[in-house]
Amino acid sequence: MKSVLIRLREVVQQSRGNEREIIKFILANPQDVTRLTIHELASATYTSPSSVVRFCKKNGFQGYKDFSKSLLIEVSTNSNTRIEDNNEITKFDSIEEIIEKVTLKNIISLQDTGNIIDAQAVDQAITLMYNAHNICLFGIGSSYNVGRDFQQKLIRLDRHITMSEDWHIQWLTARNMTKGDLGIVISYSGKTDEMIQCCKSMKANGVTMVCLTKYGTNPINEYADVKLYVAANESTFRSGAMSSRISQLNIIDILYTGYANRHYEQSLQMIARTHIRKD
Amino acid sequence: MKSVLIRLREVVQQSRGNEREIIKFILANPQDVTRLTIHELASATYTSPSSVVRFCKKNGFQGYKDFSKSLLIEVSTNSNTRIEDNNEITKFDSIEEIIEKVTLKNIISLQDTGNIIDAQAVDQAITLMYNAHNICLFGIGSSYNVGRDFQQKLIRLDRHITMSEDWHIQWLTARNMTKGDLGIVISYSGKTDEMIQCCKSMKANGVTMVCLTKYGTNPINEYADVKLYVAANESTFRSGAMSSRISQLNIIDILYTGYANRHYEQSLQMIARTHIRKD
DNA sequence: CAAGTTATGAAATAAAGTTTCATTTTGATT
DNA sequence: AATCAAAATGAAACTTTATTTCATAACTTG
Repeated sequence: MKSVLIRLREVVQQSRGNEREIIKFILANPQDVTRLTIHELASATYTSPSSVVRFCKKNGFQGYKDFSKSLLIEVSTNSNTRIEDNNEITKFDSIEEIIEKVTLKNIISLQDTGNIIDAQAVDQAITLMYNAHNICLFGIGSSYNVGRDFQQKLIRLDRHITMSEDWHIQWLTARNMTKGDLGIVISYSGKTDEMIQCCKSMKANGVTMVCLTKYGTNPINEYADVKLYVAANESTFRSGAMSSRISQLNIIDILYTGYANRHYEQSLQMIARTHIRKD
Repeated sequence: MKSVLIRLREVVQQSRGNEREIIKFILANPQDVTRLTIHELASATYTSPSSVVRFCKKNGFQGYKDFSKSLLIEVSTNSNTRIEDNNEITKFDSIEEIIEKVTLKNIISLQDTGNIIDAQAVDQAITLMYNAHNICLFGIGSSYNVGRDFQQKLIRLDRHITMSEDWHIQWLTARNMTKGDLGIVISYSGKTDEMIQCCKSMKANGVTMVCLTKYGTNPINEYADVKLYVAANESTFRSGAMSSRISQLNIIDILYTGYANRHYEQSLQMIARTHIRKD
């Protein structure tokens, strides 16, 4: 069946009397009409329920209910086809808009990250993790939180990796690492001074490195043997929210899953044993 | 709150008796249900109109009419007809497939969470944060990481909130809180014993509480004055990855953004002053 | 200006949705 | 097992909404 509103727009010309008034009212306020009862619509158009029913039947609906439903479907599907563009949060945004915009931003960030991940790099990173003697994580600020998440996940697989909250201890760790160890450096910008220092120390010791930074060349990924990327998503200056850490966590999920999958049966057992969620 | 079916998909687990039968029927035949009267739905589910109305009201609708309309809108906009993600990770998955599946799972989790967020609850939570004397965060495991992220964000706005890594200190904090303070409890399951203890202590002291748990009724959100939810997304047993924390972070972003937006100009200044990203 | 035709709304009726309340079921406690 | 309180349930009353009926008003046309 053709669109309700288009049909009405066509017949409004040749309609007469109060049927015409009803149609005109519906065309002018389609959204509102979906909320009216037949009596309300009747009085809104200065007509009667009978006239409204007659109008419905004359125009191919079974009755008012049927008409009302069709209109609701149409109105709701049309309003849904609005294009998302203006993304940045402004001072005029309502909570509803903030929810919508923030969530969308995070989703886009995940999609973008999913699109730039290099499967081969992930594979290499996992292999390095398997073969490493010790694995040490490096990161400060929100990247520390991401590293911590990774650490907690790997404990479930009985793979203990080192990460300290105190950057000086991280640096100390880096200086004590040796060939056969693996350093995983997390830094969104890829140019955090503290992390660069850690990289230098590891390099000096011949330590293999994996880094997780934003896409593009940066000081930190120059040092890395395997480079992992999240989509660049700055711009969030105003909102202050940072989609980057969500994308970083997505990569952590991927690394973890890939790692566990290498020894599937064994991992399943381990996970089962530690599957006491308390958080 | 938006999506009807997603909400139902989540509450079906903890629903009992004939409410459960009703929900199951709706989930199985959403399209058909839009055409049924309350009496028809009642007999289709071997229940009564009263039970159907009760189900509607219990789940946030004004009544059957309201429910029926919401369902119709949803079914007609097809927003729910995305491909069901029964693509659990298997031992045969390649890295490419893992990347795809994990990312998709996280995106879906964000979408679902976006659909169930109650803007009013977010608004209330922000108001409570503004008016609170001290704000204390509670969470362990991966929820601790989320809390920490929140804490770090708020420091940018010069709003210092308390959170300890050690649960005993968290509990001590809870017991020392007083009326005028705000407790924010993060627990995906909503039934972490440690967090329940903290809630009890806060309750005893007349402390206002906001909780962030998975959707549905649980011990922790019984205590809370404002309840925030992330989409339930268990099942990840095999992959071990937990989309929940990503959705939790999404809500943190929303809270933070909403909070900052209340005093837009002032927040902008603050953010500018602390916008030295080192991570 | 009548006779027929059409349009209209008040009121009756029917249908759908909601509430009330007595009864049953469930679950905890003794 | 017996008891009781609380929760769940459905029959039926009630309310609201939609539809039909029908008397009347308002046109049309010869």
